[in-house]
Amino acid sequence: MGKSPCCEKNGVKKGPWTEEEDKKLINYIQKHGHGRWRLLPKNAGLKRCGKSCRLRWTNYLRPDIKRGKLSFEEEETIIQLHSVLGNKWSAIATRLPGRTDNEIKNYWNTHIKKRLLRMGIDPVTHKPRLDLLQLYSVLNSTVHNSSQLNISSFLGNIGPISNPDLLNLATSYLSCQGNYISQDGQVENNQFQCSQPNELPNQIQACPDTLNAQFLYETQISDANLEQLSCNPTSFSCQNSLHSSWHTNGESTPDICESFMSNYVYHDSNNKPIANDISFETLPSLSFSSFLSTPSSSTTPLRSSSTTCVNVSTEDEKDSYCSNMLVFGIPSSLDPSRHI
DNA sequence: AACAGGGTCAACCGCTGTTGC
DNA sequence: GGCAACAGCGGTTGACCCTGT
Repeated sequence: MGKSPCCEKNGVKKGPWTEEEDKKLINYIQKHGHGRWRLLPKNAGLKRCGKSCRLRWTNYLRPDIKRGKLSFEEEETIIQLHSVLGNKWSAIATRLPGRTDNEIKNYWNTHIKKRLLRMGIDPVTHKPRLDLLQLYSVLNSTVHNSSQLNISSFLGNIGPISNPDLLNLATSYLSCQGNYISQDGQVENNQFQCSQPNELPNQIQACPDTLNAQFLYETQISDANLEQLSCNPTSFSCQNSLHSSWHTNGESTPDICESFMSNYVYHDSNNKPIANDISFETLPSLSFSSFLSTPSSSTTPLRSSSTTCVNVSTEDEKDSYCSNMLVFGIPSSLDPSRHI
């Protein structure tokens, strides 16, 4: 492995390519083929480094480049492959003919990543943002178990918060629930009225503007169970997976989970609840993206058994559809995208 | 109309992997 | 095995565009 010598700084043009440069590059490659990129610019009469020429060709000028917005099938493929491969953009690109790694990377960073975050899903792990849920759980139980609390002590319940966003979320959440943090760090004016410790506050349940976490993503369900699934995504629940996850960690299930678990039980086609045999650990992957975006026209989804009868066509519709699938009652004040 | 802020994406940078001598 | 050239990858940058004020 040798160090790649830097392109000569003198006389090498940078920045956007002109039409004339494109023509020169295309003509040269049509005549001589590509490869030997270092020699190419000199031979083609271009004042560019070989690297720049290669990039321009592979990302823009190649005749098999597909232009235009990515389709839902492509987006689904990207999400699924990313959950397996991570940021291996070139590997992902090989599964999407006509799309470049650069294009996929850009699309991920500007569209998909943000959508996942909005939905409460960690775009790195493809799993629910447990930090948010845990924070919410502690906030929830702390707030309605005491009329006055110390902000630092309750934050201590969930360990050190290294992420300042979480601190902001906690503060915002408290203020949105009618509490405020006084100058001496006390949370005051608790307005929650909860009759049951495990009951979500009415304010939250009734709140129409909630962050809709999508726990189906990377939730793992056996093929046998998949076959039992009806095509109604709203009948799906993650309760068993989440229970399993928390119990595996030796923790009790947070209040919020108990609450939404009781609300979102998965039902089979006969409207019977599915048995408690779903877990994160033992079952193959089921991607939410299949529920999210696979249109009926899709012919070759990666996991055809997990596709559904949903056909949406715009960004908003995608969000809206996901939002309507599962509402976990996380208040908008905990929506990370609002605080970044 | 002018400006600010945010989003998008082509292009660049620095690094690693591969190959050939 | 060591070295150099080359190819490729992933992260980052910055110009451009759009929208809101």
